[in-house]
Parts: sequence; structure tokens; C-alpha cells
Amino acid sequence: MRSGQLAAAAGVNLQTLRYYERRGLLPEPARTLGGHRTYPEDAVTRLRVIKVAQRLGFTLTEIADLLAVSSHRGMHSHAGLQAQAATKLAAIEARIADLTEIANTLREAITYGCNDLTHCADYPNCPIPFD
Amino acid sequence: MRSGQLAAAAGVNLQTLRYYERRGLLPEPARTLGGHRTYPEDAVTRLRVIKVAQRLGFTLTEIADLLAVSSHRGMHSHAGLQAQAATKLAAIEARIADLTEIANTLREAITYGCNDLTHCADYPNCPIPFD
DNA sequence: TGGAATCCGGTACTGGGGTACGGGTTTACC
DNA sequence: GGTAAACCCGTACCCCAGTACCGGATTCCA
Repeated sequence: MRSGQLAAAAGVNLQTLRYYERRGLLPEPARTLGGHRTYPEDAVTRLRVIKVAQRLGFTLTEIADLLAVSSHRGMHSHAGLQAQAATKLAAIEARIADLTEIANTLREAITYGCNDLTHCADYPNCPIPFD
Repeated sequence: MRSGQLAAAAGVNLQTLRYYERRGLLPEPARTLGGHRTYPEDAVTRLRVIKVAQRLGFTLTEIADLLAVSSHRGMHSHAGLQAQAATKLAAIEARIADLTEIANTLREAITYGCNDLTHCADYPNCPIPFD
């Protein structure tokens, strides 16, 4: 499988493949005599895994870590998916809580009729928390 | 008021002040004969306004826009705080919905016991949505 | 008035995830 | 075997909000 085919199959840009390779997310593929990359069929799966992990909020560095784990399984220093997912879940819940508070403030500001932040800063009744 | 004092009073880095000036968030202050910036007292308020607007999810560009509105009030092309806040609120609610879905998936993955994404991709029962 | 503290401008770097460009090869197909 | 498409590598650039570093100038205070 050539790089362009893989890119098309995975819905990814060609440079993104090389970028992932540099980042350690894709193993270095075999090459033709001329130096063109040839990927095995399961590279598409690899990319689907990367995409779903991204969707779940993992950074490329974390994904590289997760994939390095799964490639040589056994006991080592890397945390498994379970642990990583738990950590990530906590971070996302915190982010949701933060955004919820922001949304509430925005709703109050709209209800209160705030239309000028500079003005608002002088009114103690304004629901926007200046501090 | 000198730049260092303003920075300290607002809890902001010195370079951040110059950065905000470049971005149009702070008006160009007066200068001493030697070229040092001298800020009026209300610059601290300006910075508090900027910070609270950031906290509410506005980008610096949007904040510059909001502040440009309040400096020459009246009718013009800029949208007021009300409109901007409503738009931002909608975006944040969408973001919360997205994060909630992600959090749910993570919880399911943890409950299901997923510990290897590459492995998971082969199991149709896995709650992680590969597609 | 001298030296420490502060400030100046310009440039470059951070992190996160890519995308774009350009000049030069290689491959595929007729 | 010719030519167009695809691919190579390296580098530079995008957004976003700063932060860091530099040599040189200015200001403050004793």
C-alpha cells in the first residue's frame, strides 16, 4: 500500500502520515528501491486507532505512548489505557465543570443585560465576576 | 504608573502588556522623555476587563473588538457584548455537549475494561466508536 | 553622581496539530 | 520509452496566547 492510498483510505493528509511517523505514531514502513513508503494493510487500523484516541482527548504524545504500550505488551513503565483513560476522564470532567460555570456566567450576563464590559466593571450588581 | 507597576498590579507579565498593546487591547500609553511607558490609573481596570473576558472564553481578537466597541459607543458595525455573549454561549454549550459525549465514552471504556486500543479495534463489542 | 533596578525594542521560542511549498526523484501506464 | 502522476525530503508557515532572551538605554534613590 502506498502512502497516497493509505492517506486516502484513512481520510488523512499525506504530510500528516509523515508527521505521525516523525512523532512516533506510525512505525517506519518498508520502502521501495526508489525510497517510496509501502505500508501494510493494517496501517489503516492504526490510523483509525489514532483518530479515535484523539477524539477521546488524548494528545499525540499520549497516543504514541499508548501505542508503544500495545506494541510491546507486558510490564513496563508506561501506564495502560485504563489508567490513562481514568486520568483523562478526570481532566475532562474538570473542564466540563469549568465550562459549565462559564456558561452560567454568560447566561446571567445576558439576562442582566450587560452590554459593555468596561461599564460593567463599575457596577457591583453586575453578575460578571471581576477579580 | 510605570509598566512594571501596572504589570504587578494586574498580575500580568511585563511582556504581556506590550503584547496586548500590539494586539490593540491596550491603547498606546504616554511616554516619558526617555521612552518609558506611563499608564493612567484605570489601565488596571482595563486589564481586569480583559482577564474576565478571557475567562468567559473570548479570544484576544474578540476582546479587542469588544473594547473597541465600548471606547466609541454608539451605532457601528461591531456586535455588542449581548450578541457576542450569546454566540459564545452557544459555542460553549456545544463544546460541553461534545465533552460530555467523550466523557461517557471514556467511562464506558473503563467499565468495559478496555486496556489496549489496537486490540479494541478488533472487538465489535468494544464501546469505543471506531469509524 | 554613581550604580542598581527597571524598561526599551526586536527576535525567537513554547506547545499542539498539522498544512504548504518547492525542487528533485520514482513509479505507473500507454 | 516517454510523460504525468505520485512521492521524496526539508523547511517554513498557520493559529493562539503568551514567554524568554538580548544588548542597550533610562530612571530611581541614596
